[in-house]
Amino acid sequence: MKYSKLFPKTLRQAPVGAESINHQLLVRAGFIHQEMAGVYTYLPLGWKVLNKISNIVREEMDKIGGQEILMPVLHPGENWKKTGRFSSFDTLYKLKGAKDKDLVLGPTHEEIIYPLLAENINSYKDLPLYLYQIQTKFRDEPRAKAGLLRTREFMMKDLYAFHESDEERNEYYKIVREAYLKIFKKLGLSVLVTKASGGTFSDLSEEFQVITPSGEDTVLVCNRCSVAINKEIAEDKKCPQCNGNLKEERSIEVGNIFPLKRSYAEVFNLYFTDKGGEKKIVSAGCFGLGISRTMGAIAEVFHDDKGIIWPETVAPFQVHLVGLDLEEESVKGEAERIYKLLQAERVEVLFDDRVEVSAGAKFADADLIGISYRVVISKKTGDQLEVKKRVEKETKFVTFEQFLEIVKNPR
RNA sequence: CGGGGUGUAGGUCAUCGGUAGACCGCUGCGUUUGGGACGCAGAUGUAGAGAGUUCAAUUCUCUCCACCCCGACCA
Repeated sequence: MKYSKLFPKTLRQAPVGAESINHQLLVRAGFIHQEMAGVYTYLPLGWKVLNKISNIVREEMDKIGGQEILMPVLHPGENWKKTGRFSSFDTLYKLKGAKDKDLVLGPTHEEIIYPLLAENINSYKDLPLYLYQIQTKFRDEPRAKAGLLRTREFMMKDLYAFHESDEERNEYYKIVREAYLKIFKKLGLSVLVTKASGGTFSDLSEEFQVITPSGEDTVLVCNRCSVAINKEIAEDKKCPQCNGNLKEERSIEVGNIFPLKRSYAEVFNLYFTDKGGEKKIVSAGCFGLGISRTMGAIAEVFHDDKGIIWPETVAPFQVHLVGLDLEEESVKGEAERIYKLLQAERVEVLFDDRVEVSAGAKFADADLIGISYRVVISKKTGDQLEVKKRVEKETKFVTFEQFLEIVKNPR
């Protein structure tokens, strides 16, 4: 991609109202655009990052047997009346269709997936079954805030797992838990697994929290062992496991996993026939992961005063190629040549090909956008590449081949 | 939903009863080019919306709307 064609341009100042770091940086760097409170457009750079996060999640979901589907955003209100959530789900968006039909914009998909399963699951041979989707969810939050951290329309991965028994469900819960830890590790985020707030669910209900001062959750972390608890459910200031002192930390909840209540299966008649010919109720678990919120969390955690510092796994491009002195034909030719060579090697490269823009402005944009590797071609670089990692201060000069090695084997 | 704040050019902000200006960005020309260069010349506005007060309202008053922050809320 040539920078001169990239939509839109970066902004020198954050728009008024953008207070949180992720909001400011993502808007300035041209990743997102706010349309109204809690609703954003994902611009080319932002959409790339979102897809990279999605793909990492997808890969791990597939590894643990997940089958990807896409359920509708628009739900029949009737299903929500059956579970009682048409009136009890506070942040539900409701609308009317033709003939005054009640409709719902999906904030979660139990009301869709249970009827779907009930129609297709009959035997123990059909179980277990793991279905997931990555989709836009809607929740009419009383107060949207903090950029991508709390929005009314957001991208989420939700996995629904269906089992013959609670025991089997609990075993799979551990498997998904591990998959989540792998995902966040790949995303470069260190997460704490905390006992969830809410209390509606069993002990297995847990949240994945990213510790950062700008977080809106508060968790209590033990200074001696690994225990972490959401503050909303903590009774005292001592660790329940080792009696160590608990320290308060602010955090962002990026994932939440829990067993689903039996009542959904009862309402939608989700039963199966077991080996002995007996009719039994299906046991299920739900596993959520906020894709767009995770993007915001990454910007909150990984940035400096100049801009975002994307982990290599989710950066919109692998390489930011900066051409200087491009009014000199030989330099321009060399920059173009490197650009094409990188593309031929399937390296994702953003090429700043602007001729009339000063070096300082190009560097400032590169820092703001936050792509992991910056490669400069100028009249000074000769037949080598000047490489700088976004996280490091010093630059080094390497051959094209050496650079390929570095980029293709990220650590 | 309670409390507070802000709405003026595409973006950030000045102006404050007498009909609007700077910087960034944009267009053109010229000079520049290793950390957000400079000169000259241009284009761009229903001052959030409505009502009121006034000879006169962007400016004062009221209502509404939008956005942000704190809180409440967050299957």
